[in-house]
Amino acid sequence: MTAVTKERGRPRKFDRDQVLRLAMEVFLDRGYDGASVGDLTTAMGINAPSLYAAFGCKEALFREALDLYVTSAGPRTRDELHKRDVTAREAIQAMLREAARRFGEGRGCLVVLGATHRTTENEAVFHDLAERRNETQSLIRRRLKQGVADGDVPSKVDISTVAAFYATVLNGLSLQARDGASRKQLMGVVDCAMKAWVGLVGAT
Amino acid sequence: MTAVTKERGRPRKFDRDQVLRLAMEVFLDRGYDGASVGDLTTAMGINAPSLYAAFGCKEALFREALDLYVTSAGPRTRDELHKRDVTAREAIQAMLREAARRFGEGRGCLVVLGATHRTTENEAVFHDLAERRNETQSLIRRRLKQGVADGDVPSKVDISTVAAFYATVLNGLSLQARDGASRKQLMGVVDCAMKAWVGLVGAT
DNA sequence: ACCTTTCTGTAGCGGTCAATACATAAAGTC
DNA sequence: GACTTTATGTATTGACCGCTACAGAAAGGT
Repeated sequence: MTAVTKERGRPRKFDRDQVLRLAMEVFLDRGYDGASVGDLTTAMGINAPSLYAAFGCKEALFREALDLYVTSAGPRTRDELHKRDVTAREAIQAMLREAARRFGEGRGCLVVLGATHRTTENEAVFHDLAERRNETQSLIRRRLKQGVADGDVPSKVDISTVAAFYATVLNGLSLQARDGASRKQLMGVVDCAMKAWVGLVGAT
Repeated sequence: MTAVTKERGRPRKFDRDQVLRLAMEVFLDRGYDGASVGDLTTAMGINAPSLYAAFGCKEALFREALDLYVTSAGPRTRDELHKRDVTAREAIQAMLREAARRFGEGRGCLVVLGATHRTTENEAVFHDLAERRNETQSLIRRRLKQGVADGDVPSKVDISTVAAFYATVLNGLSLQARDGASRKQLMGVVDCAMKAWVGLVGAT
């Protein structure tokens, strides 16, 4: 099927996907503003012109790295929240555990920590990340509503506030991870948050 | 009493405490790395040489701003945790509510968000902030132990994990605030976290 | 009056930032 | 082999970074 179109011109010396992954690691370690193009090119093992030819600019590179993170390296929060064959409680618990499991090596989430302050040069990136965080909280809210529809969440529950609570814990996990918390400790925090469920929502 | 020693040389044109407060605001808005000396001098209404004469360097200015924040502008987490005439539950609740109350205008805590990534130039500041966060969590732990001694916390409770949980919520509040959560919403999150108490520690 | 002390504004230091100009190298096309 | 196309390495660009040299201004001391 897919016709293997012959590449024209001099071929690249590096694997685009591979160096993108390396760039993602740098952004995870230092954030968008803290990662200089010099840091990136060094880690990726290429020179600046190659980076710009392949990715456009620093911001575009970050966007690609962010996409890679969300779709593969980061916690699959969306996937867990979209599962419909479980209760809302089980879905949210799975989401938090997935996050605790992924935030191992003291780095936390790229969406949460990628740009923690709005500056003149990160404007667009900051906005994009804020939107993604907002979307996550919105997804939690919707999953709770689904729970009401499914009958495993009482209809009198204050959905928005409970969603904000679990979003706060989810985001807080990134900060704990950055401060060196182990996977085991993070999992303990998640267990605490889930023990709150009965008091917040009701037994299910 | 205090002999009013006459000041020698040309007097300052600005109030040191007042411009320090303005610098603190800038650091709150942009973080340590994101706040350039240009940003600071503009906000403070002084020129760079005046800043350096009065405060030494950017890092020293940040330390003074941080001190001001911790002792006056920020949430009085330490004070609330040191209160001994209340139960551990009441102390921790008061701490979280104080934080929710202070994190109004979408800025969060300077200790939590002042430097979220270690870089070459923020090394010392980052370490200092991490130590303060660690100290806060340690204080929560100690307050829980005090609760055990006072008899309002069962001795079988996993103190460290519960402390990590409430520290996670405390830190998470800063992220929610930065993303625009209102005081009311933050207070709702705190209420959720406190509803977990019974499940985590036991009724008191 | 004159000196010393301290602060002020201007102007600029070397360094790093993100991004590029340019010449060359390596591939396919004809 | 000549030509086109694309990638490469070197070497810069102008802007901004934290910070400071310098000269003049404004106070007290004598």
